[in-house]
Amino acid sequence: MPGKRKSMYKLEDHVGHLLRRANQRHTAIFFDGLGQQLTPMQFAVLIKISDEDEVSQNLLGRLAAMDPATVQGVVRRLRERNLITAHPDPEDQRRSLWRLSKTGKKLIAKSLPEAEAITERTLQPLSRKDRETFLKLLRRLS
Amino acid sequence: MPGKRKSMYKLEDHVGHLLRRANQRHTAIFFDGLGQQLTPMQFAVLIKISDEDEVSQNLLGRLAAMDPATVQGVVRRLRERNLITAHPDPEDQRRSLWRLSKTGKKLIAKSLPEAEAITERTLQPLSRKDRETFLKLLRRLS
DNA sequence: CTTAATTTGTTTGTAAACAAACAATAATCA
DNA sequence: TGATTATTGTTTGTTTACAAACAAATTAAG
Repeated sequence: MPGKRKSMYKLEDHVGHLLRRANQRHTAIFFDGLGQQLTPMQFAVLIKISDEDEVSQNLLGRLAAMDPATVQGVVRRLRERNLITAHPDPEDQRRSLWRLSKTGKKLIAKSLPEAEAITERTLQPLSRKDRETFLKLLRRLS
Repeated sequence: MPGKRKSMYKLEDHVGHLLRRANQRHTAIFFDGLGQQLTPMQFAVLIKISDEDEVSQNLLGRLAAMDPATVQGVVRRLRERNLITAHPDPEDQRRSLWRLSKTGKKLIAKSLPEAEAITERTLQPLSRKDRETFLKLLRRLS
């Protein structure tokens, strides 16, 4: 069987392609578990606001590793659903501070167990020991 | 210093977040190296067409792990730049087959060394041995 | 104090990513 | 053959992602 390959570049051996596919798989697992309630980024944003109690848009972006322009959209949709509330910063008129609403707090609390399960399912193909190794290496690339 | 953490869910310890950030980093490296010429997906599509010589939209999606609706846009933009050409399939009137144009072939050939370098730079934080381990484990999650 | 630089956020535009509903053609099977 | 099912591709809509150009407020430097 003659190989039909034209170039020596094998897409499926390259880390970019593999990262993308692993991401795809995780996202699919996430949507399967929490897709009716939240997207991965919406969940991340709510978690981070919950941790900090009150955050500016800018800080939120740094905490969740999102571009300011991306935060815009995510936060707008959460606000439209009354999951977060906005409060002007008295000390800096440029800023608006964000907090979880009561509904937002409830939703996060309710979602946490499933979020843990999603991580578990994502890592399921790996043994306990391999998971540790993988996460340690992955952290170095991020 | 009292911890302010409200939930036990640490975003930065979860595989989803780490995968997303590793992906962000790789994408940034890619844009730095080839951003003037191609996006990561455009590159992947051109590589796959190059491997197969001629592909339908559907096959292309499977080969590059893309949704049919996503292929649409990527292929349209490549076609607008005359990097690929379309040919109706005589045996199946639904299908349109795609090939690299001369310009497309040249662009891919010219980009290959840089694409290898991008992978190298992405994996740079890991030792040779860790790279092997990491890719092996990553492959299992994708 | 006042100009310059920085920080914070907005808006617009382009590119993916995928769900869902749809149309057209091809293949199967009753 | 004729009806059913499957395959292939399109279109629309929502969400994320980021660059770039911009405006407004704050901070630093002279």
